Formats: sequence, C-alpha cells, structure tokens
Amino acid sequence: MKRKNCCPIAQALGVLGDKWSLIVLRDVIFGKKRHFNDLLASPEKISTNILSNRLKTLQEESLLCCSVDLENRRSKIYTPTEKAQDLVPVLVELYKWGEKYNDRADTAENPMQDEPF
Amino acid sequence: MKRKNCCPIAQALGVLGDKWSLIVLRDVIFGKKRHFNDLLASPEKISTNILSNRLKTLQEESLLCCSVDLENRRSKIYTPTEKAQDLVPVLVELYKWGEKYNDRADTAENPMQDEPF
DNA sequence: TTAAAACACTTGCAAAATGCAAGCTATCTG
DNA sequence: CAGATAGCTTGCATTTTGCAAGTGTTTTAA
Repeated sequence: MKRKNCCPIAQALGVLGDKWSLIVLRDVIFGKKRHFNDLLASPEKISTNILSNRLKTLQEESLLCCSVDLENRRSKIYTPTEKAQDLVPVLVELYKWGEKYNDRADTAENPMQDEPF
Repeated sequence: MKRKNCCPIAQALGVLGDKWSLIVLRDVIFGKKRHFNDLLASPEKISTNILSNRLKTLQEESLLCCSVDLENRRSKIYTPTEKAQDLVPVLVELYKWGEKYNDRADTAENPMQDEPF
C-alpha cells in the first residue's frame, strides 16, 4: 500500500501497517533469525505463502537483503538493512505499550522467557 | 486478531496491526479530531464502513470512549483514553522513521505543513 | 411547521489479503 | 542413488477492505 504525499506516520504504515511485516522484522532484528524456517517457527504461526510474500516485499522496501548461504546452498540468509535497524525504537515502544496494556500478567508465577517471543 | 500468551510486540500488533487503527488514533490524538466526519476527512480516505468498524473495535479495546455531543445531539464525540495516549511514543517513533526513510523530500522548497497529515 | 440538510452509520457487493494444505525444485546427506 | 531438507509456489476457502448507495435521527432554514 503506497501512500505518497502524506504524513510520515501514514507513509510508515504504508510499509509496516499489516499483520505480519513487523513480526518478521522483530524476528530478524531481535531474534537474529536469518532463515526461512527459523522465521516460520515463530509462535505466531505465519504461513509459508505469506512469509514468502512478506520477505519479497520487505526486500523491495529495502528493509531486508537476501544472500545465499555459502555453507549450505539450499539456504538463503535474510539480513536487516540499516533502514530496518532504525525500526528498533518503534519496536521498543510497541513492546513497552504491549507489556503495559495487553499482558499475560508477567509475575513471579508466570515469568518472562529469555526471548521476548 | 487476538494473540494471547505471546510477546508484547505481537500483542500490540494484535490490536494495532492493521491498515487503519493507527491512522484513526493519530487523528484523535494529534489532530484532536473528535467527530466521525472529521476522521472521514483525513487525506488517507478511509471509507465509512471501515471507520465505523474501527471506532467500534477501538472502543472494545478501550482505546476510545464515545459520548453524545450535548450541543448537537446528532453528533458523537470520540475521545482517546489513557491507553491510547500512551501510544504517543509509538506514533512519534513511527513519524521519525517515516520522515527519515519514506519522505516526500521535505526541503525548503517543499516545507512541512502545520499539521503533520 | 415542514422540507431540506447534516451526521453517523448500515447494507450489498466486488476486490484484495490472509490462511491452510499440498506439491514442487534444487541441494545435500548417507 | 534414495531420501531428507530448505524455500518456495499453487489452489482454494475465508476474512478483511473498498466503493457506492441507502437509512434513521436530529437540526436548520423557509
């Protein structure tokens, strides 16, 4: 969804405002996941066609770059660009808000995991 | 899209991860828009049924509250809750990112408007 | 006081995005 | 060479979005 000539928030949402893009970026940036199957394994259960499509569009938006794994030529490596790394503050603020308001009650009885997802 | 028992980012996106919710919240929070027709007039051109539906779900998520305008009983007033106000940092970071990367080249020749949208 | 306009929806239907299961191709491993 | 593995692709059902038109209530103007 391209949104030209409008506010930066709307422009950002034109790229990121869907169900999956920020989940994939979270995994690539914070989870350091690099392979298709790693991303597929996240608890949110993205399906293969959507993941494939999202990886394509995120490359088109210069948020990911893709290279062949030299040690296993079946495998591709998806790496976040600087543009993607610059989304860290957005993801951090989303994390804080989600933690404050939509939480699973992280208490001593239900502690947070090592990984945030 | 409810996402229980998962990371705060995914929980936040379960509420906000669609095409329109954050646009509506931007207008209510920063644009101080309070009426259906104000929200409808935004340059992103949301359609009436989607806006109506988003206002409903945002109320269900306790992000907006709705009251009757006493000075014009045709009119309803939508107000952001504290939960919605706490999204300001998210919107600010989105703004900064959008400004940096997806910009319409805001230069001296193409200055920013009074309102950011 | 009555007709027209304003406001906030609702409805019907078409198009796009998402979700699920299965299959496909190239590479690797034994 | 036979299977397993990684990353897709395809087909089809469901859900979400988009557009245009219509509805009911309240307000304003004649």
